Order: sequence, then structure tokens, then C-alpha cells
Amino acid sequence: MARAVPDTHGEILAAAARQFTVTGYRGTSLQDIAREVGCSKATVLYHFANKEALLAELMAPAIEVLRSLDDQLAGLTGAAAQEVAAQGFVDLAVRFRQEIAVLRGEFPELLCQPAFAHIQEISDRLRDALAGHSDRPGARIAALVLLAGISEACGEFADIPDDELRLALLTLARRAVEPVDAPLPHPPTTEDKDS
Amino acid sequence: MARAVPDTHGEILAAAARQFTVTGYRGTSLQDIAREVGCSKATVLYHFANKEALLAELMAPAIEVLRSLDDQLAGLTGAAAQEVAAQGFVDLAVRFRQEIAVLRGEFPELLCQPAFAHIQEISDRLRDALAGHSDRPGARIAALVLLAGISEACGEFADIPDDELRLALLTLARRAVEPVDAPLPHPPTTEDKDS
DNA sequence: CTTCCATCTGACCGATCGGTCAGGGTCTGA
DNA sequence: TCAGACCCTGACCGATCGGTCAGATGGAAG
Repeated sequence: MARAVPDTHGEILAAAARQFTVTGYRGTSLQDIAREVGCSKATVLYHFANKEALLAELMAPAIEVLRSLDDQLAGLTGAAAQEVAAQGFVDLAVRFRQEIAVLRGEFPELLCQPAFAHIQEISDRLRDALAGHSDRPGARIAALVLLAGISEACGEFADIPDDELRLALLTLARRAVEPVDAPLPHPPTTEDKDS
Repeated sequence: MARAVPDTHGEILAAAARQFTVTGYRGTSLQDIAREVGCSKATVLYHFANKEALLAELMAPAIEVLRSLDDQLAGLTGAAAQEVAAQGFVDLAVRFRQEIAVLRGEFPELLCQPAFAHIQEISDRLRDALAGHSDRPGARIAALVLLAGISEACGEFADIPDDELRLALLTLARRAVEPVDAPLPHPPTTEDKDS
């Protein structure tokens, strides 16, 4: 009753997020987004400088969290780094299921855009942390498979509640990560003080 | 041996494979492929009916192997299904690193093309087998993360020899798969006899 | 020589892309 | 009443896309 304030800006953002996850960034045209919102393509470009700016605003919160995770990771090594990386990334992936799914496959090209500067380096560090900073191929491979798999997968479980998905992914990550430093079967209760 | 037979057909195929893995199917134009081969765009379309036919011929061997894996999987249950699915898919992913990387992210749209009929159902069955045919969310999630992760990742390890990559991925898969109710009745892998 | 056929090409097509632009409504505050 | 900010639009632009087509080239067969 009060007022039907349109909030076209937000509607465009939401429609873009929906379409990007289905058809991908490249595969979604501004026309498609405008059609879903019910406005003209020119309106989309009135609210956003260009298509890239739309994507950047869409991804901003997720990128912010990724950056702070990167800060947390700085200085950590070994099993501690693995645990923080796993927890942090699973949290991030679950919270931003849609946003992360947007990047699906178009990662390499999208990373060239200035809005995503340094994202490549950050995810490289994240992968390195998840591998326990080991250079063993097995550890590196496991880390990459986990990161890619979680990213790819969590967009497809829209029906599973956040908590359940987070728990399942974290359990999986802990099981899948290649144990570092001490491949012995005894429980890893001791945190390493040096490396 | 000094034969200067051009084999333009094969060169186009190889160039397309290379470019698709880097820029994706949608992101690669026929012009791009022609430029790399050193011929005209019309030549590409002389050798292939259209862009989709090029992709189809590129993926045919991988799809054939995927189909036969699907046949092997029929009738298997529990841990046996998990093991066969893991081994089969890791083999396939390593052998067809490039081909699989092509589909990167564009899976949902590409699957609509007639050349890829039933691929969706086959990979659903594969995922189900890897989950030990369990309907527990944890098992389903682990299976999807593994399939997606392995697909995504193995294209990035061009520097690692097949054998090493296969072993690392298989070890990871066995570690990451959620164990089904019934453990393996006998020590796993009486393998090492396969060709 | 002529004929034939496989190969290859430049010119061209319609469609669609992201993006620009001038201008038309609508609301508000002076 | 009017100026100006805000929101929105149709028409249009150049570029590029996948794809078509008539014709040039060159080697083998007759």
C-alpha cells in the first residue's frame, strides 16, 4: 500500500545472478536480463556502466570474503593452514553458492577483467594452503580437485540447507585433503610450531 | 616419409581442441580456429558441417569410452560400483584431459545439442554409482564434488605424466568417497592386470 | 587437350552482441 | 509554475558471430 518503489537496480542484479548461473556470463545477453526484469536493455545500461560492471557488483561481496580469508591464511602453515583453508572456503562456497556458480568455467577469461585483479593469485594461495604448502603432486592435485569440485558442485545443491551442505563439504574436504608432514595414522593432535 | 599431405581436417580438429580448452566452446570463434590453422573460416566449414559438428567429432572418442563405462556399471552396487566408477572415470579423465576440459562449464548448454544426447543421464548414473547408490546427502555431495573436481582439475595438469596423475586422482577418490554401509568384502584392487 | 573432382577462398548474409544517444515522462523543491 | 534530477526508452551504431555461395586452383584421369 505504501509505495511500489521499483528498485530496478536490485531486480536487474537478481535477474543477472539467476541467468548467469544458468547460461553463464558469456551466454547471457543484456537483452535476456532486461527481458526477465521487464525493462529495456537501455535501462540495464543506465543502472550499470556495462556488462562487466554488473558482474563486478554481483561478485563484490564474495570477493570481499575471499580477500579476508586470504588475510587469515597469511602466515599459517601445515595442517593449520589446511584446516583454515578448508573451513573458510567451504563457508564461502556455501554462502555464495550462486555467485561462485556464476564464474563456472569462465574463470580464466573473467579473471582478466580488472574487477577481478589478484583473484587468481589469491586462489593460488588458497590452493597452496589447502595442500598444506606441500609441493607433492598428490597434495597439489587433491587441493585443486577439492577447490574446483566444491565450486562446481555447491551451486547444484540449492535444495540442501546451508548447514547440512557446509557440514558435508567440510567432512569431505577433511577426508580428501592429503595429510601433511605426518602421514602416520596417529591422530594429528599436535600442531606444528615450525616448518 | 617425406609426405606433405596437409591433413587440414586433422589440423583444424587439433586447433579447435586447443582453443576450446583455453577459451571454451562459446568463447572460441571459427575465425580463431582458422587463424591458428592458417586457413580461411570457409575452409573450416568445408571440413565440418558447422561448429557443433566440429565439437561432436572432437568429443566422440571420449563419449564412446564414457558409454562403455556406463555399460560396465550396470548391475553393480555398493562398494563395487564405487570402485569401478572411480577407476573408470579417473582413467577416462586422464586419457581425455583435453576433451573433458573442453566442456568446462558449458556443460548444461552443450548437453542440449543432439550430439550429446543421453550424456546427462549417463553422468547421473556415474555419479550415483560413485555414491554407492546411496541417497545420503553426504554421499551424493562427495560424488558430485569428485566428478566435477576431477573434470575441472585434470585439464590443468598437463605437466604431470598420465600414470602419476591417474594414481594421485584414484588415491584421492578412494579417500574422498563416502564409504557405504557394507565395506569391501575382500582387500581392494586385485587389479594391475588391465592393459 | 579436356573433364572432373577435391580443396580452398573472398565476399557476403542475417542475426545478435554490447553499447550510445537524444529525448520523453514523472516527481520534487523553490 | 518552472527548473532540474532521476528513471526509462526506442532507435541506432559498429563489431562479430555462424553460415552460404560462386568461383579460383590444381592435380589426376580420359
